[in-house]
Amino acid sequence: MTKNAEEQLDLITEGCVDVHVRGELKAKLEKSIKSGTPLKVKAGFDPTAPDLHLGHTLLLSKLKTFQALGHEVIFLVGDFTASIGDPTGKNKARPPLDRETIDANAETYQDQAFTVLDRSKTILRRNREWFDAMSATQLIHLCAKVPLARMIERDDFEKRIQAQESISLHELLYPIAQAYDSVMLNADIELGGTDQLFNLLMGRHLMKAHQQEPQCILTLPILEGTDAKLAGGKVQGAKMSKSLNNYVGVKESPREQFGKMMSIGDGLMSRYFELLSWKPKDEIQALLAGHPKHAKVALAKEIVARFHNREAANAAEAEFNTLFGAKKEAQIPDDAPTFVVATDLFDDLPALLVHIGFVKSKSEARRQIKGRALVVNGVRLEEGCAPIDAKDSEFRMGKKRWARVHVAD
RNA sequence: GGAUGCGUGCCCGAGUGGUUAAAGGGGACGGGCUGUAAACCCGUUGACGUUGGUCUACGUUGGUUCGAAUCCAACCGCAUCCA
Repeated sequence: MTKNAEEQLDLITEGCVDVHVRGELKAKLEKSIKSGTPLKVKAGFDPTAPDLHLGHTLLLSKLKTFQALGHEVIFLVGDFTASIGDPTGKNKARPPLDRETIDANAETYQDQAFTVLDRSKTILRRNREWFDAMSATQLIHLCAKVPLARMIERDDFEKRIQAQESISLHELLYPIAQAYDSVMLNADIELGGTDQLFNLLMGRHLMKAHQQEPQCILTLPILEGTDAKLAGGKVQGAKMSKSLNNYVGVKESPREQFGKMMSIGDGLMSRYFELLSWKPKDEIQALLAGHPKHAKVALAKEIVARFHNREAANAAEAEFNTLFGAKKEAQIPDDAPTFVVATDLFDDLPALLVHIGFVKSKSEARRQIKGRALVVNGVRLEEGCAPIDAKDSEFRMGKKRWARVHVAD
């Protein structure tokens, strides 16, 4: 730890939306330096979905900063809290997940988190460690420390109450559970998205109630999904999430990552650069001042290089250009799936399109063909045209669906 | 526990006995224009069948009727008020 408290504070709070409470945080840092004891930095991840995406990496990057400064990062897998379901930002209760799903998700979460975090410096904990052992009596005692008024003043709940939507009691327990994690870990600092502020503050409340020194809180921006738009000078859109299919996953292929990054709207560029790029500020400024497409390519390459490598990024760019660059009559990508089918399936075009995953039903297939969506071997199919007469064919539908089809004898 | 209201397609939301696979909007998908951008224009948006058409669908289950998303009953879910 070579940096002084002031320098650390700058690094730590850079890019954060809120800091609660700055003075306390500085005091903690000073004490830590003086005593040579690293601070305990907690961040919780609910394994509700199996894949991490760019949105999660904002938090991970910040944790990495703490690791670089020599602090102790606790990666808390919310395997108990996931079974409640975070009510944050929801307008209805989520169905609780079963344990098997949670366990499986937790596994992949951890693996994926270490694409950013330093595995050897990360402490992994799960909150079932203490919640499984908790008795009903203990739970009641815990709840006794939280006034109801405090719970229902919360935005999400207030809106739901006003909109006459239901709130289940277990949802009230979520912030309390998350806060109790902080008590059990005796955390110095907790990180979360801005939407987590309430839950994070509950941590401070409960820690005080347990005669602990309350944690400091840092909140990070929420990354909007790839489908966000610029409206009235502001970025508008739902947060990145797998369920909305507006995400870029850390484990996705270079081509997918590159393609998704290229398909974001221009209005989103500066926001994405600000939150995602690790390039120096002046370089970012220069890119944003230039042609938007060049900037977008630069960001797309940076992202692919981060989660794969530089060669993969270059290859993805090259492939992108051959696919979409000069003229539409593009080539099929190397990693397009290949199907081997029997002749009778091949002759039933709608069924074939379902089989290769282009569409969900034969009706949809017919509609798409009617709508001139299908290109086979570079030729756009018109309705009622002659059957395809080739053993090996390349199918394309729209901009994103490709397949090779080989007819078996 | 009592009273009242609500429950429509991916979402929002019209429809209150027949021409309703269900208006309109959003989203999504496809086409055009492009930079797999935005904006804009056009088309599609339950399944199966080459067409005629058939089946499934308006919380669930039954009923009334020649005919129901629409009327009735019970049930389930949500909400509001009362206790």
